[in-house]
Amino acid sequence: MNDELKPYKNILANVARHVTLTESEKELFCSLLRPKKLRKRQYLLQEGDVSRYETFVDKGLLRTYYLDHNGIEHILQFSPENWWTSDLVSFNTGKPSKLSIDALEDSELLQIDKPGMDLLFGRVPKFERFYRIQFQNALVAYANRVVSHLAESAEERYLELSGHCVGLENRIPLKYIASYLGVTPEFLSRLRRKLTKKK
Amino acid sequence: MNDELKPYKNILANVARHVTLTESEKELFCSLLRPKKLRKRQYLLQEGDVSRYETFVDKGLLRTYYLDHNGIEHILQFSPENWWTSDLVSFNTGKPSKLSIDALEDSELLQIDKPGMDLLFGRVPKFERFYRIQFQNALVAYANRVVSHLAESAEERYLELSGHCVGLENRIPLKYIASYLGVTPEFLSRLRRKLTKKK
DNA sequence: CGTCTATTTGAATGTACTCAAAAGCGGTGG
DNA sequence: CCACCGCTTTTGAGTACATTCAAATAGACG
Repeated sequence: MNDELKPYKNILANVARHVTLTESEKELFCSLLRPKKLRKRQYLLQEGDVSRYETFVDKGLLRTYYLDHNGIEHILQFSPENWWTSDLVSFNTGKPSKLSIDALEDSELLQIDKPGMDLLFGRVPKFERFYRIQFQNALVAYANRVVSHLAESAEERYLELSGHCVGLENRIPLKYIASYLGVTPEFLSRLRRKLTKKK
Repeated sequence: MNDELKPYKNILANVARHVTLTESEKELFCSLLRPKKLRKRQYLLQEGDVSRYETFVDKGLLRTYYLDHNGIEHILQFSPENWWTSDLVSFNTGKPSKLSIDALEDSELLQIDKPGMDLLFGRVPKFERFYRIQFQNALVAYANRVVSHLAESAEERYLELSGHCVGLENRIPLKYIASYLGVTPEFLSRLRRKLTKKK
């Protein structure tokens, strides 16, 4: 690989999962990326702002959450390394976001803005496919979460999460996992104790 | 309006909410539609099949549901008149659907298949925008449902549903509403009694 | 080290479920 | 047109899952 592209190793591998790029396409793509660092607790996006970037997490961990009418946070998504994040709807409509995104750990990101995306789509149409797949995956992820709330108990949802994202359940503070699962921190604490006893 | 287009009044009005079509574009669009009638309890799509059409409900009522590992149905969506339905993911990937769709009432539908969509996108590019909006709306709808399960009690979810889709809560049998909300029919029955007493 | 926040533990409570049975309702056939 | 059957809805009683509030303990960070 071209030495200049080395900093983009992870994101290129991520793209390669769905589309195959030539060297010059890779270079074009990477030239449109903007690196960004985020300290723990910093916002990537605040409710009310417009989401102007699609963001790839090269290192670190972000969370996407919704603030309800009682001021309580509900986590919709965790984004560790090699995940994309943004408010897809705000990004595409240009309307203010109802979601917030912030860093749970110091993170290193790569961002592409809308003009960059449009340029990319014009020059490398197969990226449209890549983006459509991202959109689909987001839809599937949400649909699966709806089903898991309809069909499963908190215990099952927890096991699913910790099975699906191995390692993540020790890396993320309990209270955030509880928020993601839709239970209280106290209850998740008891749940964990019960599960460790079982083994 | 051209007399030939009258049977397509509803769907054209629906499209017009997002894109403006010329008369000849309308004619092209309608020529690609295939009418279909469905009797109560008939399937539009069965788990394992590939979703080959985007379907507009002209009349009637459909439901989309997921069958869990215990054989229990979990309703993800109701689609009354003037709604679109399909398994977006199966339609776009060509993979077998994990969802099923069937009719809760005798229904009249209009369908367009993938070749029709592609032809339409080629000749009338603004339809891509329309389709993208459909996709976004589906994403938002799922995201909202996740939030409603994280943030709200069954009672709040019920009030939200009956407020949002006025009339629908008397039209849909209780057990299906319970399945949509993620509660047992028994519990929803008690909930309703409690709510009518309140007034 | 002290302060602040996160986690754990306990006790009481509320929300929603299960199982069982009765009542209601719609369609079908005699 | 009525009687019956099957399915939906309601009601009751007991139980399990999950929350609230309060307090103790443990960890993180300056």
